[in-house]
Amino acid sequence: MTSRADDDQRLDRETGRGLAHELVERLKEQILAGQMEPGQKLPTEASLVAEFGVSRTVVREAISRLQAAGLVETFQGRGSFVLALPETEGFAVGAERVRTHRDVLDMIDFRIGVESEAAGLAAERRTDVQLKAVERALRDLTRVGEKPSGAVEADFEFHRRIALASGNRFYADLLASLGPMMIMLPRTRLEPAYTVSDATHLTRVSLEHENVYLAIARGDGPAARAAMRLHLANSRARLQQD
Amino acid sequence: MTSRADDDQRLDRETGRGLAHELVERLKEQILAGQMEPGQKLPTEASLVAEFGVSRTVVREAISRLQAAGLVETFQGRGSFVLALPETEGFAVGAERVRTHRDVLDMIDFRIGVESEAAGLAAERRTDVQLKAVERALRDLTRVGEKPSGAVEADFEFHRRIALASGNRFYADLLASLGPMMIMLPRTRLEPAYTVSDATHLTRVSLEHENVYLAIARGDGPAARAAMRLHLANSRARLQQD
DNA sequence: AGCGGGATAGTTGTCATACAACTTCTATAG
DNA sequence: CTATAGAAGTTGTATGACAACTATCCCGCT
Repeated sequence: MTSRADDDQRLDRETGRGLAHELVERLKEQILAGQMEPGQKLPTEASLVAEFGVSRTVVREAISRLQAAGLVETFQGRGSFVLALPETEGFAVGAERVRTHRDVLDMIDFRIGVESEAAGLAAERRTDVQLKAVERALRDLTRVGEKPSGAVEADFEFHRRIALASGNRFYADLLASLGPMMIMLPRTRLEPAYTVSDATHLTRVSLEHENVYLAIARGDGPAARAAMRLHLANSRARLQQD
Repeated sequence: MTSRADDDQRLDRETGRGLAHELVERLKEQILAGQMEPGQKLPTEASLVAEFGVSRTVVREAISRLQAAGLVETFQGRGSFVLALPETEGFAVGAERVRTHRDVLDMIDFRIGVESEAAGLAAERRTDVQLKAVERALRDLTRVGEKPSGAVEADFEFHRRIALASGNRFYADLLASLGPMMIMLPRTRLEPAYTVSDATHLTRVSLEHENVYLAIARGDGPAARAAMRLHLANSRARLQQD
């Protein structure tokens, strides 16, 4: 059973465009045709070598180009995984380039810098009207506990209101340009025991949000910075657990 | 003569993202910076191997990704050639209209949040190559003491290198999209006894920059955050004194 | 001199092998 | 049952070799 009928997959050199280019086309076709679900693991390089009858050099170049195209992500020692397709679900923001696992973690590190300072400024300079808006967003956020749909938007609205309360249009503009996708979860290795149904986990997050609000409400800048940093650092840890 | 002067081009493995990826960044930087005219021939693979001290495997993967990105085109037996240069994307932070006095102060508050965290991450995650780049920018910055022209660019370059050293592309992209005008001084009420010729003032600023660099060099994240925050807060105070 | 033609060197494309670095699984000792 | 060490699997990099293609130059011929 070593190989007889598998060989119809073999690539030959007659294309003129290069073997790697042809292999890219084959794999891209499979991915875009939906035959490979996002998060699913690609065959190992050795398997592709055997399947298509080319050298590992060609396979590696092909995968490298798929990475550059944002279709797969590769982890040393684990393998390559299919990413989500350029999804067009209302997230009409220029920053839909947050796809890979690393991007998600980097985005949270980015938000730590931006949002903790914004929260601090909000605590120190907010108006009462702005505080009311933050409070309202927090209420909406806690209310959507069981409904997963809309949770991302509510979460984003809470953070956006805080940026607005900073009174600094640069923080507000930046968060607006990021949009709700900044909350986005990693596409690869999703669901494993990270469902929102975990009650303990949910009350934790709620408390983190409330701590941020309370610090802003009483005008405590340092506490607001710390609370926001803690909230995002915890979020990062929750995503990184693997 | 194993080590010559060219070796400051060498890549090392500490990036966490792969040698090929790093080489892509270097080449892309050169191309997008306009240092390579469209139609111009890229160095041969052998040259790149010698110049960057990596294997041909890495060089080929890097060039392959540049092809996928549409930046170069290669012909067997002839070489790779630079194509056109499209795309200028970034964050939609309206940095073009930073004119009023308040805008300038807000911009510094914004940079406090962004850059202090970027400096902290840089201290914790920098590679030696990235540190070298920061050091070089600092040297260039201190050297332009008497020449006012180019001082803004040198200052910006120093801050930009730190953002790059954070290893987080969001910080790097944001600073790049802000551009050198983020250093910009208030249009109104400038000159009054606040010229750069003030020697005391100049050594103060130099010391602030050096403190940031030293903290990053020794890997002290909290100190780097504090040093950057201090530097920007002092800058804010220097501008606000009126 | 001018022209053709082929040798020759230079460049990219592919293959094969080996080892390093990292991850996952498994089995063994406690 | 846990924890630790070890083995096995997978990707990252280096190296050498040869094939395929291109550009150039030299040499003999007309």
